[in-house]
Amino acid sequence: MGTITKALNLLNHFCPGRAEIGLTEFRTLSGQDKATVHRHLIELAANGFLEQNPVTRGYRLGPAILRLAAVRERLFPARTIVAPIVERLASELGELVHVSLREGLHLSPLIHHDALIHGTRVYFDEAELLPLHATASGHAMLAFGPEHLLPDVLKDDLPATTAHTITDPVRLTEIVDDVRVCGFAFVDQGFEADVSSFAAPLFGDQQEAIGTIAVAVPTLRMTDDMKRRIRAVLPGTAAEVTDKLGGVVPAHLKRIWADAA
Amino acid sequence: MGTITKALNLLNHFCPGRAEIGLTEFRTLSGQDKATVHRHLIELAANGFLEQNPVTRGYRLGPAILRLAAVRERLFPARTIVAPIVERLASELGELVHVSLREGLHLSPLIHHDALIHGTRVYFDEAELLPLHATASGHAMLAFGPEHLLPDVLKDDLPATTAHTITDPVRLTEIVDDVRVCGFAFVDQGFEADVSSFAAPLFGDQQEAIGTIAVAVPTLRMTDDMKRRIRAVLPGTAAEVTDKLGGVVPAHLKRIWADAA
DNA sequence: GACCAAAGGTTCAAATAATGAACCAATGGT
DNA sequence: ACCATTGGTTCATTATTTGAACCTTTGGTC
Repeated sequence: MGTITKALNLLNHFCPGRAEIGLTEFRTLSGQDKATVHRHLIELAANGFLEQNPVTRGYRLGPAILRLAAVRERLFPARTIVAPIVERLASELGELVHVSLREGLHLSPLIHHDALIHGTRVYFDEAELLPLHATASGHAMLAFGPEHLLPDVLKDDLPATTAHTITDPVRLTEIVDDVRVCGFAFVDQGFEADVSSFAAPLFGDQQEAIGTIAVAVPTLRMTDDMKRRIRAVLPGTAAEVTDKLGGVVPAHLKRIWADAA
Repeated sequence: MGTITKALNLLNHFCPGRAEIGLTEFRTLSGQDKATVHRHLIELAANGFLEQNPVTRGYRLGPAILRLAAVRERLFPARTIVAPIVERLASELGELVHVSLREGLHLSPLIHHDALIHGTRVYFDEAELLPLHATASGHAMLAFGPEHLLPDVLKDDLPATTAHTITDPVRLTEIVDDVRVCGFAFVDQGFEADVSSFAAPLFGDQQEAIGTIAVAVPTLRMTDDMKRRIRAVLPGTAAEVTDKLGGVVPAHLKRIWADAA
């Protein structure tokens, strides 16, 4: 692992509930030597990716990240483009909808929206990377993304986050094959207990999935009727998002989606 | 310069009009060896900070940046908090208002808003780092920020971006001293031609400025009346933003601002 | 207020990872 | 078919990163 990766990984330890991280905590979280961590922190801070709280001496995510995010959004306004579609689908279904983009062997949340009409809600954290093997989005990504993804994911053991998580390589391969045929993915409590999800792939200009759109529903509310409603609208919405992002849905998948409708 | 800094600096070459950068262009922009740049690009891409367009082979800013920005905004919702205040001031004055945070020896735009009621507008680019010596925001930062800032800025030659840019170290020191007395900074066409600005400091919990709020006006519209109007509201707004960010305005500056009103 | 523990931070020889000149491959224009 | 340009790779050399040990500061306790 290169120096750059080690340093950038430090940034991934922030999450809600861990807003500020000290040197010692970073050491335990990253498993690296204190001196190494310290120099990396200093260098990240010098570049504005972190900032140090002078009182607690803890480190926080810095302003450079916001600036770069603004640049990216300006150059490639994915969030802005996708937001209204996600909101529309969320209110149409009354459930949580999220769009994620692939980031290596994970999915990185781009945006999410919850209709907030129910008392129980799916907790969704835009800070958290989604694993490919445990989520509906991940299965959709594996099915329609670059070919090397599935073998890469299977290189390591698949960690289980619930009792339902798929951890068997053979089973995962079967499921992914199935997703290729169906044109969408369904996962029941694979990542979080009591949450079931549907997901469909989003494409770039290369006919390879670059991300996914998903609906996450508390398992209790995932009735047959709800499943039907989601299946009826998800492919069309995925195609719409792909189109708005300047991508192209592969012809064979277009056919699958049309046949299902 | 460490490896991390070299790699992160690659990200700073993106700007409106340069959405995608190829290997060779990166090499010329950064002045580093092609092999070095290439490995850095690969590693940044592996971490989601860049993504490669498979058609053009060019690199774009990646999704990890958006995710981290969402995390930061959630942990420390500066943008969200500041946005309504900036919008209010912008519409009140009918001119462009921006808030920036310090990022090393520069200021990093956090948010800006333009009332858009005039035909001529100040161009403001949230992608661009603002120099401390040439902008009103920078002068406010130098005056009320950490003590080491001014000497650090004066270590290198001060580049001029307009004919009005302050490049003389002695003159800059005088101006900064002056800003300390006034409680705000005024710069006429120091960074961009035909733009004049007022700026006031924003404070963290350590009585040291962490950023600035500024009003940028086309020089033609910067009449005495406009100056009076800005001076009348800027300190109060700066105090409000500081307060909302959980900071404290130093007592002596509070007095200066009160006396001016 | 003296003591202690824990966290932050620094040093320097040893080791590892970064470097860059040269080379290869692919693309596109003439 | 040729050449020019860009993207990408190799491998010996070099310089940067590394980490055990050490120092400093902070905060709590008796």
